[in-house]
Amino acid sequence: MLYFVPIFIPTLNTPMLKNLVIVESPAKAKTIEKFLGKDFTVKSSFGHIRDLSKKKLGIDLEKNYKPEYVVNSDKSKVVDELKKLSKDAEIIWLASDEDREGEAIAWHLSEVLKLDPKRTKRIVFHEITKTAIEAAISNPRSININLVNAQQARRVLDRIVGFEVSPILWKKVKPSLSAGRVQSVAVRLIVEREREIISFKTDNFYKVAGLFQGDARLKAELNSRMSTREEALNLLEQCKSAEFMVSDVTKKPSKKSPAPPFTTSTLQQEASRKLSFSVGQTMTIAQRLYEAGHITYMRTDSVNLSATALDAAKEVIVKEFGDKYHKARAYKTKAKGAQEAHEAIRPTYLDRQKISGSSGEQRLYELIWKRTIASQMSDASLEKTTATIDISNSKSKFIASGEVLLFDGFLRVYFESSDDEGEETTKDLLPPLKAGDKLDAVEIIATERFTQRPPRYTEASLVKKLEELGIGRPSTYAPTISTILARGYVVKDDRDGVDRKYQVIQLKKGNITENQKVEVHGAEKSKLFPSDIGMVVNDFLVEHFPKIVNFNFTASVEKEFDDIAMGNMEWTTMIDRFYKPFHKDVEKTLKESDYTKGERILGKDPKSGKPVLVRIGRFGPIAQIGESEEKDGEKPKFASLLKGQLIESITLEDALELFKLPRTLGDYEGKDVVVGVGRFGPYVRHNSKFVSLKKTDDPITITIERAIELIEEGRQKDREKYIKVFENDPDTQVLNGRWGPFIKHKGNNYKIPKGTNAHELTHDECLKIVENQPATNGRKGKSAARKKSK
DNA sequence: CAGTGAGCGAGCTTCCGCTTGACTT
Repeated sequence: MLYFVPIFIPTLNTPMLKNLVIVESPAKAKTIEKFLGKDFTVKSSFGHIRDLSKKKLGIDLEKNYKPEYVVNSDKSKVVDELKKLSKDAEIIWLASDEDREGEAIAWHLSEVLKLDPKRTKRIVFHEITKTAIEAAISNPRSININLVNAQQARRVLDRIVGFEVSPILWKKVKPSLSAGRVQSVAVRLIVEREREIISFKTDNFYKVAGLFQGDARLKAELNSRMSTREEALNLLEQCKSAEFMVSDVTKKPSKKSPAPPFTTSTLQQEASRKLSFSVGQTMTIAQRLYEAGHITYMRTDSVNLSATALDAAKEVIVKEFGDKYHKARAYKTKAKGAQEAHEAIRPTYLDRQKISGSSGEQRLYELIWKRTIASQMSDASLEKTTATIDISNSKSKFIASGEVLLFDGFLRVYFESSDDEGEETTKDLLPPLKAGDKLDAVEIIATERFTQRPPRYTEASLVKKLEELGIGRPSTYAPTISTILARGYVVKDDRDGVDRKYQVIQLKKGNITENQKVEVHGAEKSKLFPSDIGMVVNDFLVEHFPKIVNFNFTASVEKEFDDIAMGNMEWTTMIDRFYKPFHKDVEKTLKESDYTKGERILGKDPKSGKPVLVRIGRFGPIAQIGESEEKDGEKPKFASLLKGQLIESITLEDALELFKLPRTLGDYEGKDVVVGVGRFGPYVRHNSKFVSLKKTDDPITITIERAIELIEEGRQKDREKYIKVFENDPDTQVLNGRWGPFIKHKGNNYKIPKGTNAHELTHDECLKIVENQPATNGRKGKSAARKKSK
């Protein structure tokens, strides 16, 4: 008998790996590796490693909605590496976030890497500290498949909505449009807000304020508004002969408490209000701070601070401001659908009040530091004083109010801004007063005021609203805004204010005088406006898919995802119940709805008597005189709408103005100066050269002087366009572009390496750069450009 | 910088959530 003795040959080329830990982010991997020691290798999956196919629906409707997952090409490298490492590892620790998406990442990893369940452990930790990670390691569990299924339901539902509704828009409205559970609601909010603004009727009223003299001077406001000018005049008339007496003085203590630490959405809001950052800017800067190790993770909906952070905050506050400024506080996350996988956004080291970096990084960091520290500080305490001043011959009363800050508390470092556009009334200390004091009226002024229309959304206030509705996630707020801007549903724009007259009635020394004053009102900066296409698409969706664009749709499906996560429902059952009626709506809409142009008839053209209408044309919104089907043999006339004009709200007069373009302004250097509106907006044409009008110019009202200014500006730019041309090689040039100098060679563009002076480039150096660099497309490579932007 | 959806027509576009670079005319 022969015995085979097994021989173990140690694999020399691949040293046995004891522990492989996989997390989502490389920055997180780096910090964790430090805590775990040499027996642990920590790698990152860079988020999800696979997804439904980009091109196809990727869901088998015949096989009970079976998802067809693919590893994206930009993830194959990561996946290959993890595969290799996991083969050699004794134990694989899946340490992605504890929420739905994190669980799915762990599951996809175990599927794709074909992990052996016996060697695979699922762990979660809530903060990145040695103790928390060690605790997690000693409490492993297995993958929670119910939670994974809730994620699959979420993913499949979003794919079905997006990929079945978008193509309807391509057919019925315009190619390349899109619809989705999140973006379509975001657009709806903006469209509906604009309609509220369009239909808003301003009301006027009179606010009455008095300046009184007792032992000292004080200001007071009338306790009621006067609704008409007559009423205001009457009151002032009465005040002429009235006596004023303090009837009551009340002092009341009050408190102010700090706001909770930052989440993604509150950081975006405050950075927008205090630093004027866009939502995208805030996230890019926060990402850099995170990668540099300055702050905790920036995509979170949690307001929780770790125990170590609380200790550190206390230490800083006590040291900097003293004991009585510290108050330990725990905050609860109230956002709908919050998943609390992370901490709030806070400085990693709270004893660092400032960091080095770009000015944006420094300012954002400081904001985060202040907010975090303030959240662990004492209340501010105030004393509010209210004095009532009676008018002897009227029931109305004047109210004077003042405020004293008794203890500043958290206000010492931070106060939260608000979105309110209304005028802030700063309250000061009142002079000493007591009931029975007689006062003289120095002057009493009634000022005409106006009711405020609802405000337009900023990027940040839209995020706030979406979060309140439970729509979208911290990782998607910024991309959602980019999407609705990219589709052209929404534009971010400024508006100049317009002059508004208002009446001021003054009573002084027994005389009543009346003045008219002018104020600028309605100016807007970086606000979100709906476009015509945004409004048309919104109306189309509201009509045919009311359920999808309902503000509560996400909240109601979230409930069902929770049921799935609890194991109370099969995910495919939930999807089936949604899909069956939804798909019927899809087919019905495809069959029955018309091509949508958003047409609106404004009236009749006084010259020809033909109807004037506005609608969406092939190249954007247009005004049209006459019917498209030529009854009298005459073709209709067309004119593009100007920026800021909406099909919804344009007047007949404004539309008729458009037909006056293009118009000749006059003569310059013996050639006509013509203003018109073309493919790229309003322009001035002179000597067959085109110059675009600036944002503040209006083609309807522009003067010849201004037009000449623009022509000269254009010439100046042309002169600066060419940095270098080479006599014997017309194919190679150094040009000045939007992003600085670049090399143009045979229709392609090439970047100039950093640190190179473009003005000193020789012909040979240019060709060298061209050779060593892949061409970025010039104007020809349209398809290549599209592919690159994925 | 013109045109203003059926003058012929292939093939393309699109979702939401996780994550970082690569790269922008």
